[in-house]
Amino acid sequence: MFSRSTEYALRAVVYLAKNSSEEERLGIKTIARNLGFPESYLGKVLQHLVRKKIIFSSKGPTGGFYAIPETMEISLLDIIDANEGLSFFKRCGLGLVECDDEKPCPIHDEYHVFRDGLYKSLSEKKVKDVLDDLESGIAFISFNNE
Amino acid sequence: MFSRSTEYALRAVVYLAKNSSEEERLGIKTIARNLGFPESYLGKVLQHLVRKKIIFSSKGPTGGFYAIPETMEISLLDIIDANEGLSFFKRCGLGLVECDDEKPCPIHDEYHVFRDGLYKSLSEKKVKDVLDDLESGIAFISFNNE
DNA sequence: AGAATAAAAGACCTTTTTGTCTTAAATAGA
DNA sequence: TCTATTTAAGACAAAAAGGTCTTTTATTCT
Repeated sequence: MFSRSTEYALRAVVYLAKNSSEEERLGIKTIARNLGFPESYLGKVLQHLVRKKIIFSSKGPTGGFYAIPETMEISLLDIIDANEGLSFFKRCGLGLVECDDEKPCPIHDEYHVFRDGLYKSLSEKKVKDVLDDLESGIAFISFNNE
Repeated sequence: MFSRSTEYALRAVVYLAKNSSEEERLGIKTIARNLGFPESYLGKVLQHLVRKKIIFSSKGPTGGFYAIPETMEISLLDIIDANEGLSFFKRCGLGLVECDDEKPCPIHDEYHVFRDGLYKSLSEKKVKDVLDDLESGIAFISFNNE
C-alpha cells in the first residue's frame, strides 16, 4: 500500500524515538543493522526525514541520527506525508480521474469508508502512542536486537 | 492502491460486460480508444483475463474480445485477484512480516476493520451490480464515447 | 487455397522505485 | 591543525512496472 521507503521511515522513526535522544545519537550502521534495512538506502530515507524536521542528525564523531521530544507528537500520517505525500488518501479506488461525491465510481462509498477511516487512525496515532502500545505489550514491532 | 494493470482490467471488464457479447465482439483498437488506454498494453491485460476465463476472445475477421453472461457474476475482487493476487488483503498495513493477531502491529486493529470491509465490499460487488448502478445513475464511469 | 484480419506471444524499450557506491562536508578529539 | 568519524549529496546500477513493436497463429471470407 505504502512504498518501501515509507515503511522504512515509519519503523526507523519509531526506533529512534525509542532508542535515541539528542545526547544518545545512533549511527546509520546501527540503525540499519537492527532494523534489517539496506544501510545506504535507509541513509537516504533518514536524510529526507531530517530535511523535513521529523528527526535530526549531526555529523562527525559522536554524530548520528536522533529524535527529540517533539518527535513524539508526530503522527504516523505526518511520516507518510513526508515520504510520499497524501495522494493515496485522495485518489479514487478504481483510479478514475472523474470520481467525486457528485459522480461517484461504483465502489466510491465503500472505498471512502476504508480510506477515510485509515486516514483518521493514522492521523490520530502519534509516535508516543505507538511507544506506549509497544511498552504495554498491546502492539509489537520486531527489531533484530530484541 | 491497485496497479495500473488492475485498473485497466476492472474498467475493461465492465466495458465489455456492457457493450459486448459472443455475437458482438470488440476489437482491441475500439476498446483502447474508448477507454483511453494504451492499445498494446491493454492487449496484454485482456489476454491475461482471457487465460483466467474472465472474458473471452476469438481471432480472425469478426474476432475480438467479449463477455458472456457468466461474466456478470464475476466480482470485482475476482478481477483484482486475476491480475495481482490478493496479497494486498493479507499484508500488514505497515509492511511488517511479523504481524498477526498474536503479535499485532500498532495499527493492526484499525487497519483490519477497514481492509476487511473493503474486501467484503469488493467480493460482494459483481459486474452485474456495477452495470445496474451505472444504469440507474447511482454510479459513474466515464467512457470516451459517452 | 489465398488474402485479410484480429488476437497471442514475446522481444524490447522506458520510467519509476529501490538499492549501492563514491566523494564532499562537518565535527569531535588528540 | 590533523585525523578519524559520521552524515550529506549525488552519480550510478539493478529491478520492477508500464508501455511499444514485431512476428506468429488462428479464423473468416472470397
